[in-house]
Amino acid sequence: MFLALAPRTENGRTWAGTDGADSAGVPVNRRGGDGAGYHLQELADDGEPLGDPLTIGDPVGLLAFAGRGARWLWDATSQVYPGLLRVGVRLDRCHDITLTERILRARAGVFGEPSSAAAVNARAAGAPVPADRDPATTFAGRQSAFGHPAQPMLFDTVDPVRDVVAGVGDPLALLRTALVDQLQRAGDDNALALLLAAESASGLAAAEMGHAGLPWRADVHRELLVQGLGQQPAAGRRPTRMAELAREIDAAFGFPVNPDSAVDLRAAFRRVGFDIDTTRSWVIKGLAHPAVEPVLAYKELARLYSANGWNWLAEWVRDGRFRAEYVPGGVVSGRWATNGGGGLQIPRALRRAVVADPGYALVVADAAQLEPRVLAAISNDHALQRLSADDDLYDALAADGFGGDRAKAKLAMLGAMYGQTSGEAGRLVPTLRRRYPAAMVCVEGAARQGETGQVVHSALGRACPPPGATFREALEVGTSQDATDAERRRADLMAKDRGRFTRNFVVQASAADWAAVWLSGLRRDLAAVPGAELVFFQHDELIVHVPTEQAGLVSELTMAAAKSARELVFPGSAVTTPVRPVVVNCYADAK
DNA sequence: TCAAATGGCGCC
DNA sequence: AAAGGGCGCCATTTGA
Repeated sequence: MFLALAPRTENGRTWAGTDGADSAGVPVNRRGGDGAGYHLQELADDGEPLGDPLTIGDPVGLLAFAGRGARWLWDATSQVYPGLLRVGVRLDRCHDITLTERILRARAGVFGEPSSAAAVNARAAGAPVPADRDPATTFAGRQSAFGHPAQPMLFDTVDPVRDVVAGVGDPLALLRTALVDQLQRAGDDNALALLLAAESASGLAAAEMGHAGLPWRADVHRELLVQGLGQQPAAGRRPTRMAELAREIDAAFGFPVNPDSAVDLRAAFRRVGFDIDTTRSWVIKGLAHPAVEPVLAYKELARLYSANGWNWLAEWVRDGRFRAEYVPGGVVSGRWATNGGGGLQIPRALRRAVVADPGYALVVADAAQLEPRVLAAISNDHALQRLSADDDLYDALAADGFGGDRAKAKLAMLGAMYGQTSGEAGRLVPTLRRRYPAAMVCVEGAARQGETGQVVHSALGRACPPPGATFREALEVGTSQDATDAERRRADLMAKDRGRFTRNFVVQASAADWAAVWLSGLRRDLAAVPGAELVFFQHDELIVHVPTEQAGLVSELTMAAAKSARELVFPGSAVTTPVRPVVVNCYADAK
């Protein structure tokens, strides 16, 4: 059974009234939700209405409908659910039309187009497709530096055609027909059904994690900043330690250099005899010059200062929590992205600041070496699957064919998955091919498909984007009889480039499949653990904030969910995808 | 003068 | 030691 849920709308807008007004002075609330009121209707599994539509004024009233194994149906979790969470309404399951549509459209070769219920209906009717209201797709980017986040684009005029197409006045019908359309297109593909269920569940988890926030000790963070950078500078000034290093750099070169400018820095090194064409740290590290040390130190501090300095703290940490806006499926491979705050790039150095509340612990669980294990599964490489029984797959790999050299084994495996052909990794390819032929056929086959302009899919059927017009044209020109050498080279480069992408896609996207199923399963199980909250998820790692006495139980649940994910995503495979949870007070102590 | 591109680097 | 996949974000540079 489905419970179709639509925020009440006015003039085609999500009605809310409390979050401000758009340029026309009409109240808007891009989250939908609180205070708004909802239309609600029960639907059978095939989308047939089971009763008359209802109107619910108080969202808490929705709870009366929950808990019957029903699945909520709505346009976009990111629009509806945060408002519900703010008034204390948590729901178990949903079907998110927008997230589902993205996956289905991708499988049809279409990316980046509107995916709302309105869009689904408009397409089915051959009518103009309205823009998404979902910020995730209309979001045009953020203002730089220390400004406020850019606002998503909002409708600022009433468009009668769009509003009719959008079914304003009968939003439930819109959801119902979109659902029926999607169910029909999804067919009876079990893997796809699992992917779609996990994607919608990820939407719920993402909203909940955004709501909960990651415990963040601003005082600890500030201490770390002062320790590394010195005192917080006045606006427009460098922190003490960075200013000192800048002076050291000038002195080492013997002339003034702006280390914030790559152009300036490269020119400086050239002037003192080093013909570099990039100022990347690893290049500079190899130079013998007194400026090297202060430059490297400066770069590191500058990164900390600009990415996670005092400004970041002021903008993103409130009430002891860091709240990122998570975007499930925000990456083509199905990985999550975040809007703002760099939520998936928290530097290791700052993990000291992630501390459980008093009486609570953090259960930090990560899937060890997920990607090579996933490769073993999708390629059905029995030799590699056997190695996956080892807790440390790279150790096993090293013992199996790399003379016990773990670093070498890891390099070879990563090179195989990323398409590295040169250097040490390239030289190790023959060893891999000899010992793990099926795995290598898998990644090399995926690469070849990419090179020839085809698409590839994840284990559960997430599709990679088809090549763009530039690629197709370059390939056509470069492979024609009368192509110039330059045209041939260009075509070859673009093909190789896309080959590396598709090669990696099959592994990364299948790992994302696994992780989404893992996360969804754990989220479901955590509902039975009082006080346990998912607070962080980063590709193959998650954190649960939990009352200390429940930490052991939650650890078990993370492992059980991993086992279940392995069985669901790679049924019948001998691969193992172990998770090793650690109970800590502070994130920095997890590794 | 402003927006887009680039260089660089953090995370996986 | 060398530089291969996916991102987001910042400051600087470029170019319209």
